[in-house]
Amino acid sequence: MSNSTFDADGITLEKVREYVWEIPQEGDMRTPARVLASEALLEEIKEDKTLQQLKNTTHLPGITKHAICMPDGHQGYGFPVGGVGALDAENGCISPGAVGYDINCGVRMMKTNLTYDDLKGNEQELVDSLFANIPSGLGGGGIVESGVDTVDEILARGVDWALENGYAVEDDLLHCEDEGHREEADPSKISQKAKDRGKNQIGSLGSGNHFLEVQRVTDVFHDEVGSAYGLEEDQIVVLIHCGSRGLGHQTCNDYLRKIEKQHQGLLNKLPDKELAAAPAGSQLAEDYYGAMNAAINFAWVNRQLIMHRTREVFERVFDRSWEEMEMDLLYDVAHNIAKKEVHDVDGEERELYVHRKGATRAFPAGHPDVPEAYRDVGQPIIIPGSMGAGSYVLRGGENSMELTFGSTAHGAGRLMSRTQAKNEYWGGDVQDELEAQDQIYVKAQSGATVAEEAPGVYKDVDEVVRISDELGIGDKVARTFPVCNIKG
DNA sequence: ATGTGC
Repeated sequence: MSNSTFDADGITLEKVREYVWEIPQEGDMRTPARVLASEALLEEIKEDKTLQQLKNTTHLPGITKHAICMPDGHQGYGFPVGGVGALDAENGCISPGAVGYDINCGVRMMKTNLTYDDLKGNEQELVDSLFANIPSGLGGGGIVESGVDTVDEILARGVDWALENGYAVEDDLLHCEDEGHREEADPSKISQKAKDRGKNQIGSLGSGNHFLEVQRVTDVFHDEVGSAYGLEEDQIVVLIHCGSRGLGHQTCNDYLRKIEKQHQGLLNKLPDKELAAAPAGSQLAEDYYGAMNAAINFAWVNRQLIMHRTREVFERVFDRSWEEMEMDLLYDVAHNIAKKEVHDVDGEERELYVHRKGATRAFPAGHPDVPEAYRDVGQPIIIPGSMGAGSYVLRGGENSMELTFGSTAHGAGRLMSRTQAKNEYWGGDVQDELEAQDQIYVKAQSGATVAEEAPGVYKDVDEVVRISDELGIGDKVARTFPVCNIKG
């Protein structure tokens, strides 16, 4: 291996500059592909199909500049998790596999004015109460039990529905990506089957890597931005990570099947059937976009209801109103979405379907889509690490529009499969160790889930965030450490 | 991620 190339078992990456690697265009690739990573992270990324999948995505019509893999990238369905693909919205296409099965899987951070000392001694009561009151695990049971009419309203209006029904305050909408609502949602494009799956899961965490975590802020790296975000050391915050449950999963599946049937021509030209895409301008592209936006609204309501219930739990445990505890939403970011955005491409303004799959929007200071409260410092970005590592708050960096279509990483990224994790770890032992060594209280529906999510199955979130910060796509603002964690 | 295969 020379200084300027990295050999990944048959795929050679050329070093463009520090932390920027390029797979040159060849064969039917329409653009080069880029990986943003240190050599240490590349050593992990090359171990699965991520790089081949990344190359494959450059075959998608309308791919612009290059396909990009974030420092936390790993293999996914067709398109890598941690992938960003900007596809021309007029002449390109839209691909459900490049959005992900869990449409608008995402994360929000709610602040409090409590300190770690206020909470110490109450951890067990708090974790028990959160676990008892917030539905989690596979299958049904949500905070709101409803008919399909309510599902339709949620799909159409997102967090506006929650506001009108007493589950949100105006301020919650103002501190959410897209204000908790995609205008282009079309509930009529979501199948009855998807709605039936969703109707009893409104306000539920789900399983897998989804969780609710009470954390304490351990470091504030940037005074000006930390103060604009209202973050200080020892403060208690709450992180909620979940998505669109069965409704989003069913929607992704429905459209993959439709595309396979109706757009065989395009499919046959792609190197992987899992990249199935609907050509821009086709009826199916419009239908999927309407359905995906509706599922995005559903996921935002899901996180909103869980946050609402969390406020109620804190009120009972700490015997004060949530307003008194200043339990305000810092921000909510989507991890699995596509959005029509206008970007500058070689001096030309172009409308693109920006696919962010396991990637976070990271708009810099001054961008009109950054909420007014944060416009001067940049959009908040929340990057969860494992339940033993804690998380980061970043802000959209100056270089994100040029390097990544305004995106950065979304998490630590898995190191091993769920099956492998269950062979390596025993859930109960992981819980005991976290409590004894780090005073982290974990409560889960299933020990298997704890084993699958053991801290050791994740990459080093510090290293992922370091690369984002060094590249100036998302800058470090604060770090948190877990106190209580509930999961499915 | 997911009424734990597509």
